[in-house]
Amino acid sequence: MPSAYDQGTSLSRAESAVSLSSVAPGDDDATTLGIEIYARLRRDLIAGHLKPGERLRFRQLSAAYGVGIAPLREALSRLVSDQLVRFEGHRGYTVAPLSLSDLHDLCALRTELSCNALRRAIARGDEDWEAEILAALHRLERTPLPHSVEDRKAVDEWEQRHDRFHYSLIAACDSPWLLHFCGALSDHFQRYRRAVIVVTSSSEALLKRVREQHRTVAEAAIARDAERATAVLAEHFQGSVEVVIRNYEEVSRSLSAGNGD
Amino acid sequence: MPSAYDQGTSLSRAESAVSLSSVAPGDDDATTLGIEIYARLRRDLIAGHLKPGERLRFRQLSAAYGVGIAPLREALSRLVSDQLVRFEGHRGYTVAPLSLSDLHDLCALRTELSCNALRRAIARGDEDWEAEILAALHRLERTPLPHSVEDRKAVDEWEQRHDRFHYSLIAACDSPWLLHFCGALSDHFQRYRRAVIVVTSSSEALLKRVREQHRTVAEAAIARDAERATAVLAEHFQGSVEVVIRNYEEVSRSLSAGNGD
DNA sequence: ATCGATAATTTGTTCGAACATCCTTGCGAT
DNA sequence: ATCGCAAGGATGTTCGAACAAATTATCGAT
Repeated sequence: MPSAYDQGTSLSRAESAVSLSSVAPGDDDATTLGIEIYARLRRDLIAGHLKPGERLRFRQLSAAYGVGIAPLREALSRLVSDQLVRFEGHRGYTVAPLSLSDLHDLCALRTELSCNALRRAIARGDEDWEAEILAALHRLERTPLPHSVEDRKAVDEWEQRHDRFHYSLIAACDSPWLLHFCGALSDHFQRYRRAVIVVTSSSEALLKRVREQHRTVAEAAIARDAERATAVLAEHFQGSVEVVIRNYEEVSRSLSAGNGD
Repeated sequence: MPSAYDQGTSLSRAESAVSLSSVAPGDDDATTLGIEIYARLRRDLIAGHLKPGERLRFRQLSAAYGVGIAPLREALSRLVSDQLVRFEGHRGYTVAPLSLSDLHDLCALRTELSCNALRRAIARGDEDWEAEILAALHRLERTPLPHSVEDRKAVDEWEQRHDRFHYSLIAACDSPWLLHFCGALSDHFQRYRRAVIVVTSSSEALLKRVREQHRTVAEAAIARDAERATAVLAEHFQGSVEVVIRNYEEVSRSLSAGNGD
């Protein structure tokens, strides 16, 4: 059985900055098993350690994560509303599937909403916003893109910093709802990105271009050039989407042909 | 076998549509207590029968709804992700509060997203879409606006038809994600609307104007006049928001039940 | 051998009780 | 009287077992 379950079990407080959608602002020790397992499942879902379509059996999860089924039900219920898992009465939970149409929908809306949020952030952002962008960009650029996909920790680290950078761009947007939606879309897109990263031929040119785009967006945002910033951001998203879609079709084909797991 | 990558993702809005999947006796057995209580709580949350800020104690809910705490936890967990309920570890669940800033945010984004969705629907809608709009409009116009707020059933009926009409306008939009977000915002706005409806001086002129707007939007949409349709829809939303805000301040003042604004 | 029905097993659902934490109350000291 | 602290009650959390539905396996008939 592929070790999709034995992911880092450190009881370290869930640094929920890994996800754009902030989970719990107030950080007390008010943590419960249900909250914890929710964060862990969420991470594993987005990272793709739990495969799309896979059944999430209670006994299995209980053994893998070392928690009872009561906290599990709680966590899975929330993940249903997060659209990360599906539920059918008396038939249990499954990992939400991926689909090309969903990917298209997701990306189109993400581009639109993120650019919208970026515009608002540029209009209202203060010095702290600018500083945070530069800090996040610096941290991102300092993180080498892991050449081995097997290196989960490195991938997680890069994804987290990438997420954080994109979040910093729009953080000054004055609409919590818009931020929430952008976060949800970002999380879901990450699922696709990480599902296909296995075959991502890390073309030097592509990486170079992506880095360039990050820097350009940051600079344009801080220079309050909304037109340029949103244009580059949209271009950046479009580029990512195209790469993901290209690889997605490849992965999808190879999965359909190969043995089912 | 088709892989899990090719299955569609349906962002079903069935739960928030008040009527369709209610407790139908005997036919669909795929329902569980958790699902049922989720729908009921959701309805009561949106209808305002559960007051903003109110603590949701398990014993209390268990007695009131006649279910155990296991299904309750499941339902409440989902409602947390729906933003209708708040949760603090070891301190229980509370009804999500209302606030003026949230109301503003909500409405601004709803207008934007709904108009966006309406544009897409107008561009892609077919005859069935047109027919459904007319049907929903007819049913809405046939429903008298209840003069007594005490008449829950009548209010529910009107709200449901109103919801259905607005949904029918954008249903042909090809973006499940956008529809999902519009639905969430619509549900949350309904919470505000119904919270303040108690003092809504049902001005004849206002009602007349609202009806007019509904009809105009429907006609413009079917005539594929996107500019006019979105303009009227935005105006319609703006009008609702203003009424709600005016009454909200009144209610907020009279209650002065310390809610954070 | 295929089909259909039924038995056996697995899996999801719900409940009740044990446990931990939070909040209130009551007591005593300053 | 106020503050701090401890005891008690209320509430949230988690587990294990009983229950119900669904899936798989088994068997007999055509």
